[in-house]
Amino acid sequence: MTNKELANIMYPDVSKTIEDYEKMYPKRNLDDKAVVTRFAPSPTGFVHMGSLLAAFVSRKATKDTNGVFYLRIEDTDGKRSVENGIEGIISDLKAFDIKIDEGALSETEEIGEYGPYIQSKRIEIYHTFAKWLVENDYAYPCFCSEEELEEIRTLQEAQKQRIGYYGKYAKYRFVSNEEKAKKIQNGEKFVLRLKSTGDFNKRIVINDLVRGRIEYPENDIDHVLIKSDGVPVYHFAHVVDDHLMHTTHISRGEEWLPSTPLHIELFNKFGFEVPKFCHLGLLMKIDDEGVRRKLSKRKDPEAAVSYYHEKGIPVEAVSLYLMTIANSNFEGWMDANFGKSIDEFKFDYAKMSKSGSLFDVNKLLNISKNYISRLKASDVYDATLNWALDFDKEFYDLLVKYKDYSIAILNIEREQKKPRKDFESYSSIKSYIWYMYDELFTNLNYEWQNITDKDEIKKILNIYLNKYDINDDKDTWFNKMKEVCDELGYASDMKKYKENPNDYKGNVADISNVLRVALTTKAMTPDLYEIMKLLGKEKMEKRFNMV
RNA sequence: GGCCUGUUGGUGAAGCGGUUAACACAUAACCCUCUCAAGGUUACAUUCAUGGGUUCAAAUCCCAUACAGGUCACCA
Repeated sequence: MTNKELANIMYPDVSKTIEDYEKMYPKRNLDDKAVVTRFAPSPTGFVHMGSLLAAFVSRKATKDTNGVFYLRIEDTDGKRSVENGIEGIISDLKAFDIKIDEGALSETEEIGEYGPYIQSKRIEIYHTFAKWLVENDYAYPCFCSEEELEEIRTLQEAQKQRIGYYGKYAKYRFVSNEEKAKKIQNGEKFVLRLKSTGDFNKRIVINDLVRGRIEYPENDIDHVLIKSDGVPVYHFAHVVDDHLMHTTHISRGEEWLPSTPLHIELFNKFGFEVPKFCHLGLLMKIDDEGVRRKLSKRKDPEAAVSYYHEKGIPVEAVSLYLMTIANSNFEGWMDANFGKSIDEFKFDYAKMSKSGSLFDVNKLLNISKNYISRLKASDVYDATLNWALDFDKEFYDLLVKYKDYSIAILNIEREQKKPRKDFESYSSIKSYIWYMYDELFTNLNYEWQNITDKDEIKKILNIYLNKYDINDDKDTWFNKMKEVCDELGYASDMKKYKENPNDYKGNVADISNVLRVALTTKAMTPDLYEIMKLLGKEKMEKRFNMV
C-alpha cells in the first residue's frame, strides 16, 4: 500500500491541499524589515507577567518596524482552557494598552485576513498538512498505548539509554502500511508521529536573536504531532500557523529552546522558511526561603497582571518597567530624552538579558512613584477615582462628593520643578490624604512628639488660632508660627536653637508639630501651610477643639 | 540521569582583550532657615561563582569544577 493510500485512510475528510492554503494566505505586503510576530497564549484564565513581557516586547518590535502584531489563541489542550479565558486575555492586554493589529477579539469575533486565530478552529488546516506529511513518508500513525510507552521508557531507563520514541524504539516505524490501515479500519485510535530523519550525533545551529549562536543535537525523536483526538500538539500547530500567518519572529520563553530543533526539522520537512527565534529569559523571584525560582502563576500573586490593576499601579509605570527589563539601556535613554514617548525608543532583541531577570517590585514602585509625581493633579484624581470605583467604594464616594477639594489636595507640592513623590500607586493615596476628609477623621491616634502636655498644647493651639488668617502668604504664615514660639519661650530661629538648646523650651519644629498633629494626627505630612489653607479656619477650629 | 542555557555589589544591570568595573533601585550618613516626601553630597564589588590555562594585558578568550534555571508528555 502506498503512503498516499494510507494518508487517505487516515484523513478521509481532507479536501484541500497545502497549495490551496498557500493561495488563501499570501505573503504579506510589508517592508523587508517589518517584524511580524504574535502573542500566543493558551486561555488559562489570566496572563502571566512573563507572557506580558513577551507580548510587550513583540508589540514594540512590530511598532518599530511597521510590522504586524497579532493574537493567536492556543487552545489545543482542553485541560488548560478555562471558560472566558479568551476574554480574560483580551481584557488584560487592553488594560496594559497592548494593541493587536490582527487576531481574536472574542470567542467568536476576530480581525485580519490570516485567521482563524483560534487554533481549535483550524483543525482542518492541520489535517491537510498532516496528510501531506504522511503522503511524503515524513510521518506515520502510531498505535502505542500508554502502557507500551511506559514499558519503553522503563527499559530505556534501566539500560541508561536516552529516553524517547526514536530509532529502534519507534515501534510503528517498522509496521507495514497495510497493517496500519487495517487497524484504522478496525476503529483503533492513533496518533500521528513525525518520522524524524535527524541524527542525535549531528549538531544543529540555532541563531537566536537574544542568545546568539546555540548548538543542539539534531532532533531524532518521533514526536507526536497530532493527538488521538485529532487535535495537534503545540509543536505542529506552531509550525503550520506561523508559516501560514507569515510570522517572521517567534518570541517565546526560553522553555521552548530545547524543542526548537524539532520545530526546525518540521519547517524543513515542509520546505518552509524558518523564522527568527527570540528566546526570552524567564522572570524569576526569590521566595521566602531565599530560593531563586521562576515567577509562578500559582504561588506568586504578582505574577498575574490583574494584581497591578488591583494595586492601582499605573499601566504606564508597568510598561516603563517592562521596557527596562527588556532593554536595560532604556532607563538611560528615558533620562536623556525626558518627556519623549516610549515609542521613540528603539528596541533591540540582542540587548535582552539572557539569564532570567529577578522581578523587582520595589523598582516597579519607584518607577510608578516617579510617574505619578509628573501627572497633573486632575489626572491623578481621575485615575484614583477609576481605581476606587472598583476597589474602595467609600473613598470613591468622597472623591465624587468633593471633587475640586480632592484635586486641590492632590495638587499639594505638585506643580513645582521637583514635585512631591509619595504616591507609589493609586491604592496608596488614601493612606496619605485621608485626614483631609472629615468623614474619615475618626478613630484618631495622635502622634505627638516632643510636646505632650495637654495644657501646653491647648495654649499653643489657642494662641495660634487667634493669629491665623487664611489669606496670609507663606512668609507671613510662617512668621506667625514664630511669634507663637517667641511668646511661649520656644526658639523661632533654628540656628540659634542649635547653638544653645538649653535656653529654650523647644523650637519651631515642636510648635509646628503640635499644629500638624492637631490637624492631621500625623507627625509627617506635606506642607502644613497648604493643608491649613485647604482645611480653612473653621475646620481648623473644630479639629483644635477635638484635641 | 541525558541535552541545553546561564552565573558581574542586597537587587536590576553596563561592559564584547587595555575603564578608577558605568548607571538605576535599595541601604546608611550628612546637608537643605517646621516634619515628612523630594533634592544635594558622600559611602557601598581591590573584584566579576571557583580553580587552572592562553596573552605583555582577561570580567571579557579556552578548559575543568560548583551552583542555578530550562527541558526530556497524546501540556503549552
